[in-house]
Amino acid sequence: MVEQQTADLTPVFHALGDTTRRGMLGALAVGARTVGQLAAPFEMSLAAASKHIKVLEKAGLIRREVRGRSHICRLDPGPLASAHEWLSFYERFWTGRLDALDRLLREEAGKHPPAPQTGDET
Amino acid sequence: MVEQQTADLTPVFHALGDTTRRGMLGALAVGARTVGQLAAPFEMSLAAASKHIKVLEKAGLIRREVRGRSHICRLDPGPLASAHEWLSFYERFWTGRLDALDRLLREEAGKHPPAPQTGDET
DNA sequence: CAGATACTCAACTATTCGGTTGACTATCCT
DNA sequence: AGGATAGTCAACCGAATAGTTGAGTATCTG
Repeated sequence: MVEQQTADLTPVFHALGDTTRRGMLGALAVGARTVGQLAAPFEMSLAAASKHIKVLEKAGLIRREVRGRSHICRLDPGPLASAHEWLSFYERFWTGRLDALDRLLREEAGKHPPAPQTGDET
Repeated sequence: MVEQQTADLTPVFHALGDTTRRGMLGALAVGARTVGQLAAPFEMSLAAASKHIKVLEKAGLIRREVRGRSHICRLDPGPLASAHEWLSFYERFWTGRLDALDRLLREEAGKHPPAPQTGDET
């Protein structure tokens, strides 16, 4: 099983909520990249790209190895795994498999105001 | 895997990058909820919660049915599925299973998964 | 050494975000 | 009709984003 440290998902999802940063992750999926290489495809200053990289780094999505004057960035998939796992909870809602228990829970809690069982909506 | 509506992932991930909104999704996973019910657990004004709900709605994560004076919100898992699928591309990086095919992909460069459109290099 | 290269950092700007409050609309209930 | 209930909307505020430019710090190279 994937036993990742439960990363704080807020900075992770926040980092993912930007096309530039997702593009950078896509590049890093191919292999390690320097800051300059990561920045190259984007029409913005190096400083701006550097900020994006820092956002990814603080979210734990990349690791940086300073080698001489070059900063080599590598993908750290841990937080991605956490995010993926968080989303997996909702998987049953888009797969057809809403089994009886799920259906019961959903309709029970949603429809009838005075839930008879333990179902206290909070 | 079937056809997925190509949701714009930026608003989706952005919506997920907030604990309040993730909490609301958690409540909606149990069943449909009115705006007031969604807002109740959080210590903020109803208007603030209403804004969060609107963010979720614009990201396509919830649907709203106005019934009388109550707005009933339901989970729409489509964008969650898209986000999950996007993350799945990186699954091989945390499963530790970098087999020959992966290696080929990585060194052959070329294609990023379902996100970056901003060119690539190397 | 001088100069190019690879970055970061600080300051500044404009926009967005998350929250507030007050006013308003619409619906439900006597 | 009148009042409580459910929720939105607009204006406002402070903090965070996303970008810029200019300067500074190492590091490599000739």
